[in-house]
Amino acid sequence: MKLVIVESPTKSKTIEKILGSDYRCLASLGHVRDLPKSKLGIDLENDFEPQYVIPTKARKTVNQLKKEVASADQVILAVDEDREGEAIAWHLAQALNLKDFERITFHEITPEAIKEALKNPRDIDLNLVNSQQARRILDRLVGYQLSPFLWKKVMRGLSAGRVQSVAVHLIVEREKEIEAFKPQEYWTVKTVLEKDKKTFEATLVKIKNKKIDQLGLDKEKARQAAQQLKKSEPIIAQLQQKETRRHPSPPFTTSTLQQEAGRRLNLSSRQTMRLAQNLYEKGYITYHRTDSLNMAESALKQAEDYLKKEIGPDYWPGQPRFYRNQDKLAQQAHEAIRPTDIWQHPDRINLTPPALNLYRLIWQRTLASQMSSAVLIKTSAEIVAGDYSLKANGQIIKFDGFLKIYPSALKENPLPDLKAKDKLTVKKTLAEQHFTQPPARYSEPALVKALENLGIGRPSTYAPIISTIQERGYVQKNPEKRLQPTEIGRIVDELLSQHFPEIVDVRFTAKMEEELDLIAQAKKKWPEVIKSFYQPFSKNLEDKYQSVEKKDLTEKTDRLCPECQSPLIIRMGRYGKFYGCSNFPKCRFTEPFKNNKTGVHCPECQTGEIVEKKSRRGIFYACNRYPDCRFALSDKPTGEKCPECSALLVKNKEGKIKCSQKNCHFQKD
DNA sequence: CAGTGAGCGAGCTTCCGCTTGACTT
Repeated sequence: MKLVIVESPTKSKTIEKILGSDYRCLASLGHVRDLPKSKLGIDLENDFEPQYVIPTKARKTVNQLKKEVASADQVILAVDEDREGEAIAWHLAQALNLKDFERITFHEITPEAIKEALKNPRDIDLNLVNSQQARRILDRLVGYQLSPFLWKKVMRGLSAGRVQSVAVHLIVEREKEIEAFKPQEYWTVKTVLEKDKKTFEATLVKIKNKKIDQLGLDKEKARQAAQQLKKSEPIIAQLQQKETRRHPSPPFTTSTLQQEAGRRLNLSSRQTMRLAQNLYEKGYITYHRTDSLNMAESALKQAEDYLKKEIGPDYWPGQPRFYRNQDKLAQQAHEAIRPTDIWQHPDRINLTPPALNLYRLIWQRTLASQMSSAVLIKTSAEIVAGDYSLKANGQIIKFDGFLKIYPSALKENPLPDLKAKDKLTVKKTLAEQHFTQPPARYSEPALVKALENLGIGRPSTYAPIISTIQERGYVQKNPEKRLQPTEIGRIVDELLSQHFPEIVDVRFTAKMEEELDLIAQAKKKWPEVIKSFYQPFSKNLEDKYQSVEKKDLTEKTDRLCPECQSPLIIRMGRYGKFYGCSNFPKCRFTEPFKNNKTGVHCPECQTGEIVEKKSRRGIFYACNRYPDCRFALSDKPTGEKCPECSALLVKNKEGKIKCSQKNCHFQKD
């Protein structure tokens, strides 16, 4: 009997079936040894020697594996072929006390791939293991030394780390951009034109041969243009027709699956992963934590057959499509996420609706990735009316290709049959006011995408990272499910940015990866890499313990304690802010803090924020720096600024948006 | 859903990445 060890129990069952009765296949369930949870576990005096323990959760697995090893003729470590997988193999060898064993790897779970792998055993790659140890130790040093600093200087229970602190930083920076954003007004002029009783839209692009974005089309000019166009007799000056192709997207990775499931199915990263885990365990899809775009040859062949038989031969491009990661950091231990059997049509399987929807998305995306490109015919017409030039764009789908399977926002928008010199009638003109929009806050999947592009985090950690930064109270989801920093998130980010800039630097991980590569190639020794980071870091940390003052998280208020008449203050507690008596502990009065923030900066003092307040006469809005700043409004500010006088816009009781400046009469619905 | 805090100073909080049950309600 030979014992094969892999990471995932689902995988182990499949492999056992493939290998037959001479083999037994068991799972390690991930890492079996780690640094201790309750202390640093790194000998700083002795070349960062790590102290590894078997966590209680892994104890049971290790004991069972030990038993099986004792009765096996041979042990084969078949864990993933990447940095973490190699380390798991090494830890297994250590924890199970293996003297004699084989190390093999494969990228797809097919009889051929596994049998081929069994013929080519090798040794554990200790350089790769060392690069993993360096990664692990560096993360531990940062996390376990910076977090206590935050406990001392800000609040208990906080945390910092190579990945989470950058994630929070991205969200804080985005919020600052939004706050600093000044909307720019711009105008457009649209017309509805008619030809042979068919109407289409055209937009004003030039006046007297000058492009309107260079011209700075303002309200006056836009209205004037609209009026003149109404009475004009436009003529087609030029027509252009172009055939373009739209190619399908590659099959799913963890990151793109989370993005699309978020967009189309409105799922959070965690929900997507939970459903995917379910589909994986039931055998419907391949492994769901992956950054690979590769598909097994057998899967490519299946897609080809399916397309030829079920969809039509034109929908298969004549050869398989191969996709490559642009990302060098991708570790490619698995395949892309795909159905294990493309003939398993989503309409014919029995799953809960959310799991089915996710399966359908994966099925469609996988099949589409092997389909022909869509062919579009794009038409653009240049239309002249006196001094004015208009443009109309249309497109029709000549061949739908992959769009037949994969839903897309792409729409047909045909223009009527037009010829040069055709005369057109103007049915309608419209001058419209617009404002440039601030950048959007991150949704969960958008943050995952940003992190992935920066090479920060791994498929197995994207969803947990998002949970962590919310659990720590750094970030919250607003009603639109967008991530917004909390006050504590901003305070911690500010502190780290100021005193530990490299930790929140988006390039830190990329630099670390370069060093880890050198270790993996045996060009550098891991303790030296750690040392060159840790020496300046720990010196800086020591200095900052001395020089940085503890943050004062309390805020003054203008309210008095109803029990003892001392001033009330706002404090930051485990569950967020609350009102407490400044006479604590003599007076123990508390009151929950109603979230009365508007998120709008005070225009008067620039540093305060407008908050909702209650008075005897009702609710009003005022600067939170009262009594230092006495700015107040009776209506709720929207956060936008008046395009005419740049004072704050407010929403009055009738729901109208108005300017807060009394002598400015700007208004909109 | 209520409760959260200060300080005395015990014992605790915390990282990232690999993987699923085994707990309770």
